Amino acid sequence: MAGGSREPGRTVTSKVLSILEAFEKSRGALSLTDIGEKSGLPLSTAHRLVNELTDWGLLSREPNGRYQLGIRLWELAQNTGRQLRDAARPYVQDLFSLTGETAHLAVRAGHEVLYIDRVYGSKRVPRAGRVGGRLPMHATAVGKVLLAFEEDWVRDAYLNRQLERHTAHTHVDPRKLAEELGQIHEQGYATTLEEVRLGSCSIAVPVFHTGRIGASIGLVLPTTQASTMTRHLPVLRGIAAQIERATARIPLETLLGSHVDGTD
Amino acid sequence: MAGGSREPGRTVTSKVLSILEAFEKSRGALSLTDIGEKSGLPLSTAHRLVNELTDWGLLSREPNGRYQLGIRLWELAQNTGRQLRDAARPYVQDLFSLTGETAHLAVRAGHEVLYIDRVYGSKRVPRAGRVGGRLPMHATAVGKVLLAFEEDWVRDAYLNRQLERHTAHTHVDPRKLAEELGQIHEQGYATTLEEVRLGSCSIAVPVFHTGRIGASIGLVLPTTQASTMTRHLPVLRGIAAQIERATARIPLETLLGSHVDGTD
DNA sequence: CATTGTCTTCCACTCAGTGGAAACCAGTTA
DNA sequence: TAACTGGTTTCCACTGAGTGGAAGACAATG
Repeated sequence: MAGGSREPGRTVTSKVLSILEAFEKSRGALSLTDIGEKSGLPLSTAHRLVNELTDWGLLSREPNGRYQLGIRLWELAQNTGRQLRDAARPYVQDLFSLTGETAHLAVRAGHEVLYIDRVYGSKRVPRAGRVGGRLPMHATAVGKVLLAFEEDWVRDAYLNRQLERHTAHTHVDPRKLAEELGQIHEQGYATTLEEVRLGSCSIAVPVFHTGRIGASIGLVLPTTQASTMTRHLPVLRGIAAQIERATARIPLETLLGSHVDGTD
Repeated sequence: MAGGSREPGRTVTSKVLSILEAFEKSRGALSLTDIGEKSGLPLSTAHRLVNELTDWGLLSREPNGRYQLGIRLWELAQNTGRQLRDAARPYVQDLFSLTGETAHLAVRAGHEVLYIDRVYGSKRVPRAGRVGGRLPMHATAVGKVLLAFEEDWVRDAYLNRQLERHTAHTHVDPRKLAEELGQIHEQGYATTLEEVRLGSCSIAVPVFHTGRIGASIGLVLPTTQASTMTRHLPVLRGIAAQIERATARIPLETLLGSHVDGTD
């Protein structure tokens, strides 16, 4: 080894992945050196791999020499979870059309909410989780729904963790949160009020699949509408029912792969 | 070679990619053996790589043992071409809202049209290119637009190739097509009539960026509306202008990476 | 024309990756 | 119950793909 930071046991695959992951750590294009740093790879190694990835189209190189994730990667990934996205998309779309508010489709991924789809127009854009993005479950309406209707052990495991605070309004007391989740379970919907970002609130309902909670749809609105939020409930429930019907024939595991990974 | 199918010179990266690509060749989940076949890898090699990919979440395993592309892959890919997609999405959305018809955003990828985004409701769904999917340029309205406003050498190279026929109405005569493209260039929009699939027609306009053609937006309608298609032109042009404005400040190459690869 | 920060190429070493073969598992049939 | 079948998993000795330090090639910058 002799000063050699050879770090054995590292597979090529892991190196390739760490290169792709480097692009999550910062917005925009990266120089080779950036990639080397963020991925923890020696420059020459990074260079070789990056070149190969570029050949395959997984990365693309800009005229200025910097690298970007390539369109090929995006294409490959479009085959992921198509079932749920394709089946639900038109209904999420309808949800937006009917309410005029930013509409979301989300599932649980481990301890976080993963946004699968989102529909919004050019007018009303309260900041909200972006597609492919993750947010903590306890601060979002979709997250609370996903948690409230999840099996006990999942919910308990979640409450046992440190609950991150986003704004002054985020509910981080495990006891109170547990109580709130119980209530959500009963009333069949969840709301938040400036718990992840000031100025916006949200409301969400569950989407079931074969009896279990499968996904959640929700709306994000400016805080000014918080008091009248519940008027959207009938639409939300109607759309949820339609999505349930549309996905009923698709086996659960086919919908998204087993995104619902263990408790850690 | 002597029976040894060791096939040297094959990099690990290429093997990993060929595994991911295996999922493009067929819908749905694959067994290990399937993957081995489609990727041309020996079973044991496939097994090891697939396992590692699964650990990383790029693949996921269903209870029945079959494999699927994992949600992690999709997440990674969401960072691709975000600029264009995020910037344009609300306007494509508006396009749908204003017309009530299936709306598309597409770019050129080599010799094909690549669909970047698509907005449609649950009612009117004439079959149309899916997001992440590709179609030949000469059979779609967005494709014709992208071709008509592209630089000469790109257009010429395209016309020199064998033009695939999809329906009886597909225009496959290079001469006539060249003429049609000229006309499209003049009038500023393109249409198709059952050229890719019976029962649907389409209309599209260009979206420019720094003077060059960058993308195209279009609508797909049932053939019954073919005669009145052009009434959507004002809206299409208006939306195109808005997208141009919204993306103007973003450097071209940042928009999608250099998806516009060479002529082969 | 030094200086600094990148990117690219080289190359001898070696361990991660390899893949044939054999064991292991259901189901299914005789 | 045993033999068969189609797929999955484990083993392990061999070796060349992958490695990364170092040196060379480029820009920009002062």
